[in-house]
Amino acid sequence: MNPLAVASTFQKTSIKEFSLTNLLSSYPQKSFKKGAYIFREGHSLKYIYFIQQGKVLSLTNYLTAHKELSNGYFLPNQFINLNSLSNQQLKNQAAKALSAVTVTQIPLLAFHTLLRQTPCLSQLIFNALIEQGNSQKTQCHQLILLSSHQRIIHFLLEYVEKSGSRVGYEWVARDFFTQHQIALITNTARQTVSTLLNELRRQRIIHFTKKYLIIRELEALKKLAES
DNA sequence: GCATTAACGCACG
DNA sequence: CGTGCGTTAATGC
Repeated sequence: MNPLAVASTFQKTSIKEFSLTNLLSSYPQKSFKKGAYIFREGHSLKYIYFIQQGKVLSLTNYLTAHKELSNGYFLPNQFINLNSLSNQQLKNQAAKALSAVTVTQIPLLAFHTLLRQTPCLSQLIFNALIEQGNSQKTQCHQLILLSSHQRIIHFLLEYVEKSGSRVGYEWVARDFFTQHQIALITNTARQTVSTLLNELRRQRIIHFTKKYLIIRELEALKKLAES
């Protein structure tokens, strides 16, 4: 990670810590079981959802095609549906719990007043919105341009960059996804994930158990992602 | 060929 | 037991 990126994340976390937990503490929390929809297509969204615990899959529903396309995923301390702040509601939007999930539910109206009253919050939201917009755009491009193997490898690299830590020459990410979840996120089949991960393990580029993922040869993996 | 689906057996908590 | 994982054969484009 370059110094600039580090600086910006420090800035963000310091903003976050200033108020976000306190600010949202008065709003109710709601829990969802694995596989449940936090919201789905058709519902006009009346709340902003903020993840306390668990992983959430962002989806676009195409009922005619009988197909759900993943837009990516959200981790704790992220807002799920910031685009609901706009007047122009997105259709076919859905969010599904990948694990047991706890969210804080803030009514839209209350959130708008909070935004007006708290410049730091609006700055935080502004950053988050841009970040989410960008990542959805790249997700979309990857879906068009990359093979399923490449998409899975990109996912691995992205996840390690996001929540991995360096141990010696290797990278370790704890609290990893199941292969089924990886398949949902990358829009691939579960078996494809399984065979690819095992192939990469055979090549000693990665290692994994149910609990964690280790990337042994980051550079080799990056090369595979481009080829 | 590349990827998905179906199917089965196995491991682990 | 259920859930997740690894593999293979069949199918579609």
